[in-house]
Amino acid sequence: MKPETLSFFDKVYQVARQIPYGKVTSYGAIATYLGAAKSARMVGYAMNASHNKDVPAHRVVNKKGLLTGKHHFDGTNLMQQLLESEGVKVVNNQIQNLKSIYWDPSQEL
DNA sequence: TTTCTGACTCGAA
DNA sequence: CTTCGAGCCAGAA
Repeated sequence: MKPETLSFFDKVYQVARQIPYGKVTSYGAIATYLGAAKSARMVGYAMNASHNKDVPAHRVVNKKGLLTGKHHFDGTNLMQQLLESEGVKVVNNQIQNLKSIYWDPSQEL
């Protein structure tokens, strides 16, 4: 694949797809890995458009471990349930023990 | 074509 | 401690 032909969104999708089961990462981490540290918003926006793609958007949260995007899922707690079904503990829209399940692309890839 | 809005983050006041 | 502004890019109206 020619990176030049890939839009920012596509790159985000590729990275998001590599998030391991039971792990999570942040919008900013992905943006930084792609060389656009200030484009965290774009990552989130990309997730919004990732409904058709095979992208585990529920594994991407904000840097505080908050499920800021849960509102964009069908149910009110669908995102949380998806995470919990992967072994991720979520309380009050916030991921517990985030540090231990955090997956940083610039560190893992 | 222009305008607006967002699943973010950081730094400054 | 809290609040606010700026930077980034794509897609819809």
